[in-house]
Amino acid sequence: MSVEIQIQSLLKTNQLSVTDSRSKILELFMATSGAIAHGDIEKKTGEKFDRVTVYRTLQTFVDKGIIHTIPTADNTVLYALCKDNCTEGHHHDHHVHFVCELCGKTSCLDAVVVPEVNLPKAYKVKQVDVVVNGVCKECN
Amino acid sequence: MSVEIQIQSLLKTNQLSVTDSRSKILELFMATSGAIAHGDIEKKTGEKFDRVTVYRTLQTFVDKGIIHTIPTADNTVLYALCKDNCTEGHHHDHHVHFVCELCGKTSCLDAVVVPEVNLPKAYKVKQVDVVVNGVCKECN
DNA sequence: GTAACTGCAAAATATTTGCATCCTT
DNA sequence: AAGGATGCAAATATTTTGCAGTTAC
Repeated sequence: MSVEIQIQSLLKTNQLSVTDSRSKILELFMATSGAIAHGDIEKKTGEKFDRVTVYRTLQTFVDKGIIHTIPTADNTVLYALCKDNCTEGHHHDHHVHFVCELCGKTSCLDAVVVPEVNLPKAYKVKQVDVVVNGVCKECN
Repeated sequence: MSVEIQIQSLLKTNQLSVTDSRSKILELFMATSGAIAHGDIEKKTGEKFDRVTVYRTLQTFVDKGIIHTIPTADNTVLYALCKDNCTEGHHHDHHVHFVCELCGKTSCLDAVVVPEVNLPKAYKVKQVDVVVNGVCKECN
């Protein structure tokens, strides 16, 4: 299945019409291993989408559970594709994100198992994000 | 030791002059169990510090390792006191933060042990943040 | 054809910088 | 007294909102 078809069906599955900006932005996510900042999108797509369109597209994708935001220690806004199990309004990812303090890149470490967090029973856990800061394998 | 003296010595230890805004903001942190957003400071201190002063004070505290930022999924900026082991430029906290999706409060779960994250050896880990989303014990 | 999406303009919000004044040491 | 901290003004940057024109279905 070609990437274009993949993108189209992903959009249709989420009851979203297939538009140029959505397709291109989604394509960027699928071509990128790590996380994407809002600012990256205008640069890396080559396309010149309106800043507002980018904001709205990202918000739509988050709402639909296609992408999720990544909490970062330096409080920049990052987005990444959801792997699976995400439904509208509920993300069930248990992510490990690694932020390299040298190259600044954030990557999802899919191979790393997120350890169980043992909270008191009174808490209901919906999502666990683990953010690791340090030096990545490229910079080490 | 009174709180005032504690605050003063903490500031002096970090080579910071003891000023009204720093004392009051630090006092707020020490009186608050959870995390504090920038906006909370103008409200909760009762004092009216200039917004710029608050920005600069928070940044100074972060630089000195007195407080640290908390990554949040909704990309608001939160700050909390560092427990210990923080030195200038390097935070060694292994935090568990809990964000309640009902009341919106973020709290540090000091009692919860941060599990070990097993990364490939090529990575150097400096800090691990665990952010748990869900419903807290008060709202459950 | 209709509902939804986009782009532009502008408003609202958040953050940073320069500089004169005031406060801490 | 000297250096640093504050507050004000203003410059930037970021995000949101309204609306008219355009596009997907």
